[in-house]
Amino acid sequence: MSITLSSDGERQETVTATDTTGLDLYGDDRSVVAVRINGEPRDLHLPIPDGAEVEPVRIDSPEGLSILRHSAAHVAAQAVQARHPDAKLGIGPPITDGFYYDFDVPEPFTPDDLRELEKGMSAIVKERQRFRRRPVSDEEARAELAPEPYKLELIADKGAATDADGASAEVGAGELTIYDNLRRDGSTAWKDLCRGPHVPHTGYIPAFALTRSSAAYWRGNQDNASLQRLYGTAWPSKEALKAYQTRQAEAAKRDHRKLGRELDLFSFPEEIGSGLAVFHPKGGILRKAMEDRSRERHLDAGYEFVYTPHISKADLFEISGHLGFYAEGMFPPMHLDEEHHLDGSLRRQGQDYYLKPMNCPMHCLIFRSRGRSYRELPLRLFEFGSVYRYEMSGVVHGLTRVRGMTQDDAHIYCTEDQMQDEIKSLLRFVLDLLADYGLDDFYLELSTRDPEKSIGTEEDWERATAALQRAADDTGLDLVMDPGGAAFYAPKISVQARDAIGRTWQLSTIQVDLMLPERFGLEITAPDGTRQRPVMIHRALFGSVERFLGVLTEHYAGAFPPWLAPVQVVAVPVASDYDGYLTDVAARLRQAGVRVEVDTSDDRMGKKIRNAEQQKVPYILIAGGEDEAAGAVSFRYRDRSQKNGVPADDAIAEITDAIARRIQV
RNA sequence: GCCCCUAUAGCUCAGUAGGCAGAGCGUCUCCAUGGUAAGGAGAAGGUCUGCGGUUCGAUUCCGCAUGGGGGCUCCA
Repeated sequence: MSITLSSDGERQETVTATDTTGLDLYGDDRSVVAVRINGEPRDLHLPIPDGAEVEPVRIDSPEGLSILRHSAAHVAAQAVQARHPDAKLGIGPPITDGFYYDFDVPEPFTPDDLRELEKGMSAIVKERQRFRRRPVSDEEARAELAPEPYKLELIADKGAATDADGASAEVGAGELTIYDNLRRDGSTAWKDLCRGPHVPHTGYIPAFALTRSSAAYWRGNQDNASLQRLYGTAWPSKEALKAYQTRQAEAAKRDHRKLGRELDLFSFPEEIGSGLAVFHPKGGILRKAMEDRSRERHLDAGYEFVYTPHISKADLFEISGHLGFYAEGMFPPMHLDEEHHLDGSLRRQGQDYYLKPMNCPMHCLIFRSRGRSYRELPLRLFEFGSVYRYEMSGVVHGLTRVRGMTQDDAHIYCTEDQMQDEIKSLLRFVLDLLADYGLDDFYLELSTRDPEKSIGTEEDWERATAALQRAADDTGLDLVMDPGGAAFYAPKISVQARDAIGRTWQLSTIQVDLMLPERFGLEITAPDGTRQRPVMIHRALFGSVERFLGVLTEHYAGAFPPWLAPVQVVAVPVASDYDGYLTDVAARLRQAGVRVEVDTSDDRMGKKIRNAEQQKVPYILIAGGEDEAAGAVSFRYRDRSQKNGVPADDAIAEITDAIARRIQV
């Protein structure tokens, strides 16, 4: 028998033996949790067939981590059933950084339960129970899993299991397998329907924690039973777990909802309503800086600026199709102008008005307000448009998911010939604009038609989708497909940007729309005098100003670069004798367009510095007697480094330069 | 929308086994004039989210509403 070993894709050697298993090859190495046999991930305890190519799966590889976490999910489920024998098993797949397992239990898990379950898991880990794979027929599986109704359902329609509903971790396309957890004496401690593979034994799970619990619908469908989902995390070492927990804590410190309050940027007054933000002066100036910059760039890129109202009669959204396809996402109508006779009978029929959920229909009306020539194309209409969407109450979240938002929205009307170039330059424009904010790590997502929820012909959708696909390919960025994810009227490319701590956010969107021009009967006069239908490109680069600001707050952890910082400079006098001198310096900074404050409060200077640092102000200027005598100031930067005796002119130049160049400091 | 959790001063949080509440920070006033992350003293500030119910009595127990949190589903 001969086996070819490839170690991490490099060194290759051949082993000759009989009945060799992965454990024989890698059993001494705890960092190997499974093997790939001819490319297929398999358990270490399985015999390796003759002639196979074998590759170790290391615990710190993405695949190894998934196996570790999937195994941890089994341990969690075993602990749950030990504590709650009547808990019925749902599914338990690995996810980013961890795993979950769903259970049908009469009572939701409490924080105390989580602690107790962690203890139960530790005991199971200590027992070093072996994960043993056992192929079974459908009949055998049904018999063994008779007490598990959800598993029976998975067996019944195993062909339909998809990654989307998480069920593919339990049942594969081929034969069914059960994984037994075996104790030292060979007795079965627990078992689960599972596709595998798993780590050799529970001792391979050195570091884990249960993090939270929540409700989840069986197979993600609202019509199904509501299960209790237990979330956990698992890592190759205690250190890695600790590092993860530290990262989580760091992410929590960046939470824009917390920073928004601490830095006095915005709030959500209860009296106004859920998901409706007000921007305070500090958030307002930050937002203005973003908007000013955006207007500048749009002007340069050939956009024209328009303004449209926030509400409209129902007719408009009947024409656009929003009331047909998007009505539940809209605020309910205001019924106006209805009048009755004294006897209650109708004298005058009323009108329904809606808050607009999108700006496009209004822009189409601007286009249609007079005859348009091909010479005007591409016509680019831009607006910071306020839109209102009736998001479900459970999804509203800080600034990243709101009910009232401002889109940096534009609609480009062009011919089909111009469309390709227009999308291409648009993508360049987007990436360039996001670079102003230190966002330069992207991938693209292409959302295609959902035939159930869309208007227009298949042929039109294909053309529009192909145009987006070509433009996306030209950027050389990674492109991920999102089948069926498009809005009802057009396919979409979205730009997914990675922030400073590696999370991705959907920001910009570009949609190629052949439907709305049709619905609104948009026309241009072509060179030959005929009437032609233009193409419409919808695009928002920030996405929504609110969400973008929320994302930026977390991206910068509140330490905005000088050009965005609400207060760019705080001047701190060593004693109140120097208030006057610093007030003069500040006046010169203000003259140069810098947002500066002089701290003349009763606090001592140490406290003033502390306050300015907590507000994450980019520059602190300090001055006392020596500085005043020399016409100088002392710089203190956000990293607490200092530069003393800087001539005031130089200081002003340094600050204005950093602002003008939009650099982070 | 669904499940669970939650709501005490501007913020972060104590507290009352049901007898009308407290700290730190912040705010205000005064003192202090201090060279790099909290100087000192005093004061103000709460219908304990709202509305019902139980009770002699509710901030506390129960219900509903509203806001918030974690998820599910959905999305910019």
